[in-house]
Amino acid sequence: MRKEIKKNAALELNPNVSVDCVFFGFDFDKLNVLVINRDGADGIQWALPGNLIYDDEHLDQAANRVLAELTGLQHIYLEQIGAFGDPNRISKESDRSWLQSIRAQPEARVITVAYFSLVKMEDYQPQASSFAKSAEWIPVNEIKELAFDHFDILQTAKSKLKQMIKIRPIGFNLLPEKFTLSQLHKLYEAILDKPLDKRNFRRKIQKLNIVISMEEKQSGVPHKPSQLFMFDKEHYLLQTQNGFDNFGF
Amino acid sequence: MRKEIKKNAALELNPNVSVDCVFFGFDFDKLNVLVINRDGADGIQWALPGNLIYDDEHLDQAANRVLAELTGLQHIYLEQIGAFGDPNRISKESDRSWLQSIRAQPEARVITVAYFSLVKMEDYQPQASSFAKSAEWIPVNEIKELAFDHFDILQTAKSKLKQMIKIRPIGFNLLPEKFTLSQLHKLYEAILDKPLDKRNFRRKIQKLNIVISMEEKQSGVPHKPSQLFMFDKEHYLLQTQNGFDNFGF
DNA sequence: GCTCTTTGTGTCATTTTAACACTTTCAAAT
DNA sequence: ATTTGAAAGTGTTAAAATGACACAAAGAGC
Repeated sequence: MRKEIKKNAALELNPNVSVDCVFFGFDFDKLNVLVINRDGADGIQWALPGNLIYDDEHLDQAANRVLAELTGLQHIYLEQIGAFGDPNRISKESDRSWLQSIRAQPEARVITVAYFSLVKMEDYQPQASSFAKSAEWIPVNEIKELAFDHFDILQTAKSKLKQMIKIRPIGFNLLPEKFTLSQLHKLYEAILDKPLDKRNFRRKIQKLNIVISMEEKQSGVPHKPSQLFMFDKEHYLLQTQNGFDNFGF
Repeated sequence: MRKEIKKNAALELNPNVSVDCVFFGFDFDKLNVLVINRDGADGIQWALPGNLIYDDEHLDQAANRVLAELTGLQHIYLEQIGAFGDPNRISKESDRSWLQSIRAQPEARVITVAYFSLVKMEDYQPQASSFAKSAEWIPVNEIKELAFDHFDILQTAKSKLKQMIKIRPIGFNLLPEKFTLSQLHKLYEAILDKPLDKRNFRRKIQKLNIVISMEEKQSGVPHKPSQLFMFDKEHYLLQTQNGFDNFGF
C-alpha cells in the first residue's frame, strides 16, 4: 500500500517528525484506547499507533493515514493535541532498541505531533493475534505505562477530551448512530470521570436541542426498553451559526 | 550569544522543525502582538518571531530562547498552541526568497510549533529602528497579513487565548503587578472581543477570590482615583488544590 | 467653585443548577 | 400465570448565578 507511493523519489519519510494517535473508544461502560503491542526482550509493551510523516504530507493527513493503515477507517473525528518535543523522548533503552528494528535513522531527534480521535468501537474490532503490531482496545484506566512519552501523551489526550466535551458535542462520535440517553449519560460520566445526576443530565441534554428522538425503541432487553435518539447535526450547526456556542457541562 | 553554543558540534539546528511565537501585550486599551519586520523587495512585511530548534533543545526551551533573544525577558507565561504542518506553508514566493537569505537549507520541509505568550508591555519597548529584524508592537486587529502561515497561527492564538481566559486566570500576566479593576475589565473585553457589564464583571471577579485589594490608590489621575489590586496567587492555588476549577467567564 | 472624567456601588427578575425517590416496562425464571 | 430483577423515565424545590440597569463620589485642571 505504501510501496507505490515510495517509488516516487520525491516522497520521503521525514526522519524528524512523527505523528502519534490516541484513538478513544467507548464500550458503553468505560473509555478505551487502541494501543499496539510490541514484543520486546522485557515482555510485552504497549505503544500508541504512530509513524514518521512523509515530506509532502500534511500533519492531519499523516494522522489519518495512521488511522487508515491500522483500522481501515476514514472520515473519523480527529483533533490535534499538540507537539511533544522532549529531546530525550525516545531515548529510554528499551525504546531505542525497538527503534533500531523499525527506523532507517533510529538515532534522529524526533518530535511528535499527537492527535486524539473518537472511534465507534463497533467499527473496529482488532483480530486477536500474536503478530507484532497487533492492536488492542485497553481500558484507559488500566494503562499504567507506555513506550516513549506515550503515557504523557495519553494523559494530555484525556484532559483535552475532557475539556472539549465541556464545550462541544463531540461525544456522539463514540456512539452508534442511534443511542439511548443512558448510554450518552454513561459516556459523559466516563469522560468527565465523575458521576452526573441522571435527571439533571437528561434535562440538560434535551434543552440543548441537539438530539432527536427516533420512532423506535430498544428491543430484546430484559428491562424497560429505552427510547433511541440521534445526534441532530443540522440543528446543532444552525445554533452555532446563530452564535450559540455553549454546549457545555 | 549563540556562538559559544554552536561551537559544540553536537548541537545543530534541526532543519525540519521551528517554533513561532505570538507574544501578546496589552496597552490598557487593546491587544497587541509583537511582530518582526522584514524588508523585502515588495515592501515591508511582518512575521512572527521564530526560529529553527536545536537538536538538543526542548520545544518549550526553543520558544523561551526566541523570547529571550528578542526581548531579553525570561520566566514569562508561555503556552503551546499546536503544530502547523501544511507542506506548502513556506512556499509563497516572497517567503522563499526571504528564507534563502537566512536559512542553510531554505527548501527543507519545515513544520512549526506555535506558542503564545503573555507579556507586560512595559517590560519590553522595542527600539524604533530601520534594521532588519526590528520588532514592533502592533494592535492585533490591525494585522491583516503576515508571512508564511503566520496569520493562521495568529488567528489560532487569539482563539486559544479566548478559550484559556474563560477557564483560567491568566490575564494577570498582561497587567502590571498592581492594577485597577477597570484595567482588568478592559482586558477581558479586549480578549473576549465583546462588552461586559461593569458591575457584573466586578461582582464576578471579587467572588472568585483571586484578587486582593492593596492599601493604595492611583494618584495623579484627573478623576476619582482607583483602588489598586494584585492577583492573589496563593489563594488561587489553594482553591485549585481544593478541586475548584471554574474561574471562567 | 465649576467642569470633566472615571470610579464604585445595589436591586430585582430570570435562569440555571443541584439534590432527591418512586413508578413503569420488559425478559427471564419459577 | 406470577414473581423477580434491572434499567428507563419522570418533577419539584431551594439555592445560586446571571443579566439588565443608573446615579453619586472623588479628584485634577481650569
